Parts: sequence; C-alpha cells; structure tokens
Amino acid sequence: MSALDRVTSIKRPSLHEELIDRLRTMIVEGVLTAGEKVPERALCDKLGVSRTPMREALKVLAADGLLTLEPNRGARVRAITLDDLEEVFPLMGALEALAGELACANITVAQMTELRKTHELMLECFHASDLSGYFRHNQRIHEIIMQAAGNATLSSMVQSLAVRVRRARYLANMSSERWQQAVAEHEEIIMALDVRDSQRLGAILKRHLANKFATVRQWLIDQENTSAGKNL
Amino acid sequence: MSALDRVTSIKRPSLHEELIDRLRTMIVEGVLTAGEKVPERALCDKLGVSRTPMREALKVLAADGLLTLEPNRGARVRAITLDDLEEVFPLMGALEALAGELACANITVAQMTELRKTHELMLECFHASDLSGYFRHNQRIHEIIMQAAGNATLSSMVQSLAVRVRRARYLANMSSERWQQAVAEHEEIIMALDVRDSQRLGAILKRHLANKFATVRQWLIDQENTSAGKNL
DNA sequence: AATCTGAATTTTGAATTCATTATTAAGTAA
DNA sequence: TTACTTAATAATGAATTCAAAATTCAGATT
Repeated sequence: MSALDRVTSIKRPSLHEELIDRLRTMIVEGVLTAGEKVPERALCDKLGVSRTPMREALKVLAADGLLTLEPNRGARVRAITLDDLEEVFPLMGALEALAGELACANITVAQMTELRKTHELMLECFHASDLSGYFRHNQRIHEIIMQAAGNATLSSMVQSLAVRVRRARYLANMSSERWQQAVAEHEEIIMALDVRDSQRLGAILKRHLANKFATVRQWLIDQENTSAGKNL
Repeated sequence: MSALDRVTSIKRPSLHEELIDRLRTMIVEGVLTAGEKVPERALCDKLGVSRTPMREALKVLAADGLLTLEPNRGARVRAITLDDLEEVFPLMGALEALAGELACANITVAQMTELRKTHELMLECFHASDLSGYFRHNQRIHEIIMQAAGNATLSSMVQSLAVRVRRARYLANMSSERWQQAVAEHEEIIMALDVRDSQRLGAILKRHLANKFATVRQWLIDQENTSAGKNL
C-alpha cells in the first residue's frame, strides 16, 4: 500500500449539504427562533447562494423534523412543545439504552480510558460550577458511548433527536440537586460499563434520560410562563 | 360550531413530496434496484416534472438513507448489506419493544379488538399458505401496535427503517418452521398485550425482530450467492 | 373609525438556463 | 492492436426566470 492510498480525495461538499449544517446550527443556537418564518430570500443573500440549494436544504431539514413547510407560505422553525418532549424522551431513553448495551459488548480499552478521563474533567467542572464545561464533557461522554456502540444508524438517529432537544437552553434550569443527581448517574454509568453489565447500563441510561426529561420539561414550562406563546 | 368548521382545507401536496413517495415506492418495489444509478432526466420525463422538485426529493431520500449522493455523479440506490442489517435490526428491536411497552399503557378496546380480528385473518392466511395475505395482515398488526403506542416520532423512525428492510423480498425465504414460529410469537404478543404486560411484550417483540433478522439475513446471503455482486 | 374590496407588491413553487464536471468517442502514437 | 490524448457529448450543480399564490396597502363603503 503506497502512501498515496491514504490521500483522501478533495471533497467539496455541495452547497445544499453545507446549508443543512449551517441552518441546523442556526436553529440550535437560536439564531432562528421557533415559530419564526424562515426568511428564505434574506438567508440566501446573507449566505451568498441562490434559492435552489437553500430550498433543497429546507426540504431536508423539514423531513428531519426541524422545520415545517406550509404550502405556498414557506418554512417555519418548528416549536418544541411539551407533547414533542414527551414523544422524544422515551425514544432517546430506549436508543441510549441500546447504545449502552452495545457499548458493553464492544467498547475498547482506549475508549474506556478516554471515558474515565472525560468523566474526571466533567467532575472538575462540576466542582468549579462551570456549567458550559460540564455540558461539553457530558456531551462527549455520551458521544464516546455511542461511538463504542458502533452503530452508525443508531448514532445518526440519536443525533437527530438530540438536536431537537438541544435547542432548549435548559441547563441553566438545572437545580443543584438535579446536577448532583446527574453526576451520580454518570458514576453509575462508568461502573456498569466497567463490569460490562449491559442490562444495568441500559436501565441507568433510561433513568438518566427520564430525569433529564424532568429538567427540560420544567424549563419549557417556565419558558411558556415568562414569554407567553413565544416559546423556543 | 358551524358545519363550515368541519370542512378541511384543500391540500395540494407539493411536487417534491409526491416525488418522495413515488420514488420511495419505486425503490421498495424494486423498480429502482440497488446499486443502480438513478436516471434523473429519464425519471423527470416519465413523471412529467422538471429537475428541480426531483432533485429536492432525491436530497430528502438521501438524508433518509435510501440513496447515496455521489458528488457530480448523481444518486445511487443504496444497497442493503449484511452490515446494514446488523445495524438496523437491533434498532428495530429496541423501537418495536418501546412501541409495545407504550401500547400496553395506551391501547384502546377498539384497537385491541381490531388487533384480534387481524390476527385471526392472519392465521387464516397462514393455514391457507397465502404468503402475501399473511404479509399484509402481519404488517397491519405491527401498525396497530404502533398506532396504539401514540408516538408519531417513534412511528416515523420505525417506518423509515422498515422501508429499508422491506426492499428485501425475504418472505419467500421463510421456512415452514420459521413461519410457524412467527405465528406463535404473534400469539404471545396478543396475550402479553391482553394482560398489559409491557415488560414481557417488549421482550417478545425484541425476540420477534431478532428471529426475523435471521430470515432476512439468510435471504441476503442467498441473494449474494446466486447473483454475485448484484444484490438488492 | 372600522370593515371590505381589489390592485400592487412580494413570496413561493417549479421550469428553464447556464457553467462546470464527468463520460464517451475518436483519433494518434507506440 | 493497446494505451494515451483530446474533442464531443451528456450529466450534474446551481443561478435565473416565470407563473401562481399570498400578502400588503390604498381607497371605497358603511
């Protein structure tokens, strides 16, 4: 095998794919807020593309559940409702549980090491009350588990659901007790993975998600009360 | 409430949505066979639409995993590989299990009645060796359970995965023992639902899917052996 | 003033056009 | 022949154009 074989081909992602990413990010970060109409023309001008690839991207994001397309009336950012959350969280729970079970069977030593390392870093952030750092490491931990599960289809499904939930800036809403609980759950996760107890890990992850749901749910309720109608 | 309120608005689905359905069906029914390049121009002519909505549809189907887009080289129908099946079936198992658990909590008397009725019809087809009738009723049973679960997000995810698997015409491959086993599993499903035993139902459905996997897997292996390389 | 009507404007859906990149075909040299 | 160029053709990706639908807004009517 020559060194040339390792040279990957130049990939210039097509415009519509780039737009899918850009728009998704804009939605997650709240640049495009829920309920709002997507200003197609303005976005095209701002991003320097024509309407064709933009509209292709909108179609894909709509199929993914981030937007709704109203016939002859353009796209709207889909709002997160309580009903949505009640649909999404049991699903996430089941999928994360599956990921955990698969990870028990497949996780490598290197991955286990990175997991422990990341967990340590997360703990430090917790003790330093560094919420955003905590969030980052927390996310990474779930990524490692998902990666260890080795199921790309599962991964992309969870990813898609996670995006829908992540738009909620619910973290600030986390009580100190809830935060402690979350950390404790993470300890359990590591332990179960350590002894490859897939049944237990699945159960923990399901519970972990259920508890997370309670936090997000409360955040959403608070949102609706403060800025009536104008939810995320 | 006046009678006018019950008049639903006229919905003319946009071209690209119609195309998504049409193309999906063509892929499931094998009109477009796996590995094959999607003849964009020809399809547009045949269906009487321009390339714009067609390409929008292709983008969506690609995001859904039915096609792959090769830059500057058009779309290809994604082939089902053994690896794919090994990813998809545990997922389907977990999702169907979740659907079963939710259905236990939510299924109505009417739905339970239809379920029993459909099960009876399916049994008749089984005894008459009517494979396609069996397939239809079988599919309907899973639909009823999914409907009873009352989770649209879950439903659409399972739908999307099911389409990917359904392209395999694996049914003809089902041995008489396997067929009997499948029927027995369905009896168990009905019983568990009857007594609302969600844990057991979940387990049965997971097992049911695992067994189905074995059948599809064998079908795929046979395929690869008979028509080498030219798989679905 | 409040509501209704209808023309002007904007936005959307889809066809068309255009530039770029692949594919095929034809010709040339070994 | 076989391999290698290069020209011709076809396809793809994206911008533009055009028709249909929605929205806005000025003026009419009560």
